Amino acid sequence: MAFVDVDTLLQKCTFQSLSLLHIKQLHAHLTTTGLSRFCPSRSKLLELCAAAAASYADAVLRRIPSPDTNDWNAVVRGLAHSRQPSASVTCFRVMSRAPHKPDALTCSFALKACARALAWSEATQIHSQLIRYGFEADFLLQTTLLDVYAKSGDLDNAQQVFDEMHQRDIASWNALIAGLAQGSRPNEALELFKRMKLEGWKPNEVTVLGALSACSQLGAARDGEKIWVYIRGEKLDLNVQVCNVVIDMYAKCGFVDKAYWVFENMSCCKSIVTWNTMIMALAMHGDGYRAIELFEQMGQAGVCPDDVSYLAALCGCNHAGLVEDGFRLFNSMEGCGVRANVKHYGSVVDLLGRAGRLEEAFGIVNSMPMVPDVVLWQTLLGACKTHGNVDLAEQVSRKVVEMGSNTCGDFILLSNVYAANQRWDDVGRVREAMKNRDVKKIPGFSYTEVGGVIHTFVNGDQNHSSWRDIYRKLEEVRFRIESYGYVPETNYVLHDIGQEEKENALSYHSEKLALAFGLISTREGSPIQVIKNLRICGDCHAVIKLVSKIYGREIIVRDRARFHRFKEGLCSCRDYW
DNA sequence: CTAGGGTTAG
Repeated sequence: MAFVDVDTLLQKCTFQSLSLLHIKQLHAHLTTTGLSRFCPSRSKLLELCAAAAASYADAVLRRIPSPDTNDWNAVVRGLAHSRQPSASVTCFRVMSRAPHKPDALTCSFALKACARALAWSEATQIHSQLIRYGFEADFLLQTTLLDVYAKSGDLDNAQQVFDEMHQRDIASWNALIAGLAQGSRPNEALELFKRMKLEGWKPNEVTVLGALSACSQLGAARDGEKIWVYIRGEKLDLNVQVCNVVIDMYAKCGFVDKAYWVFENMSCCKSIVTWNTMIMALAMHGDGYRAIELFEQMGQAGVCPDDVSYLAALCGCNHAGLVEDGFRLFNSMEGCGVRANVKHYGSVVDLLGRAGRLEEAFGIVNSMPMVPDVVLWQTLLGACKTHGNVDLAEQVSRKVVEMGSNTCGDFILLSNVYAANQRWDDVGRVREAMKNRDVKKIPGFSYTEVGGVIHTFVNGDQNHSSWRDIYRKLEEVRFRIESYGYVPETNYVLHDIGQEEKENALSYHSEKLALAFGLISTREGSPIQVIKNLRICGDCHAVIKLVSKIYGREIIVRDRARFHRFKEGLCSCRDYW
């Protein structure tokens, strides 16, 4: 065998580039050249073994006469990257009892493993261990720790670690900003981002990823726009990931055209995520045709669609009611080497169900190769409600309850199906069941931004400082839309109360309050944006259509699933949603 | 006494 510098060669290997066979060959080679003496390759070999097969790493480690901290570290690190990251923590524990104690790096690797495994309690154990070892002042370790806490859902502890740090750098800030954004605390993420800038830090590409993700969730267009200006000034848009979140941010703030502009004018190469983000953006805005078009362009550009691309395109078909296109797309997946997952199934079931093809939808659910999840059954239940199919609704809601759903919405759907068929006894039965089961009701809320301030409303809310003006405005709206033939659609209200009370319950839905506030506090003729955490209600949809016409306003509503753009009495969803 | 640590999109 010709001379090769094994050390140099091995340093270049990644976990993915080596098979177990390769590793064994290297092992054999190293054994002949002497594994007992330390060389960088020994660590690398251990690490690669650990990443590929824990038992093999164990065997190699055993063959080393007296493994030192470096050797152990290599194994802990390798295991952290393996398919079983929890094995890394186990190894860390074994090492704690071995002659060579863990050092700061060992803790770091083991904590990374916890982050991958979302192992909160293991992380807390390592946390107390590292205090015992005296590494608590190591700020790199603190950043890792902060990140693990955030990723495993313990944002309070993440925040605390951050607060107690005596030294921070940009990565520490980034870790917490990203953590808060990904942990559904986008307000706090944005606040921290602003504080960071006040304290004189210069955001880098990682920072803006977290901050923009927060803007997307909030629909905070102004903040998002400012960050985009900063990004361009600092040329951070040379980074694809940054461009991708900008596209996503604009789309989720309602500006699909700006999203498309960024997509078209990128100064770096598009990745598959870029395409998927843009297809999803068009889908969310109900532009199914353009979503499909972009999906096809993507293929022509030589980018092979993956499961997310298909999901995005399917979603576009869903929101636009393109039943045939969606069905065709779904059926073409396999031929393109992409296996449908439960979300794809959910999507076609939704597509067929809403088009009234309930039998076909049910057939797919019953023949799909994986277990349908609750969401899928809920989708089908929604379709049953839309098309008033009582028999199927009963079957499906039984499934939903069996799967442990305890949300108000599912009961209401079934109750509505009965109500639509005047089966009041059954309506009462469902209501009894709701009382007995202590069902969870997800509180609905809506918000709108006026002059850079977010105003939030819940149903029947009287907490806003201008609530009297808001309610007065709603009276006026009511009066004016009635002359256009508006009749309240009270079957969206579940409670067994009188017609007038039902109308009142509807009248003060959070999205109507936000809309009325928008009407009284923004310039006439300017657009109004409303964001709602749940799906928009049918009555509100009808009201907002009329308002857009009578008041000459463009009203953009982002609900849980998509955008509704109301203009001149029509909605971009064409009443299909 | 080798080299090895933290933050990153759909």
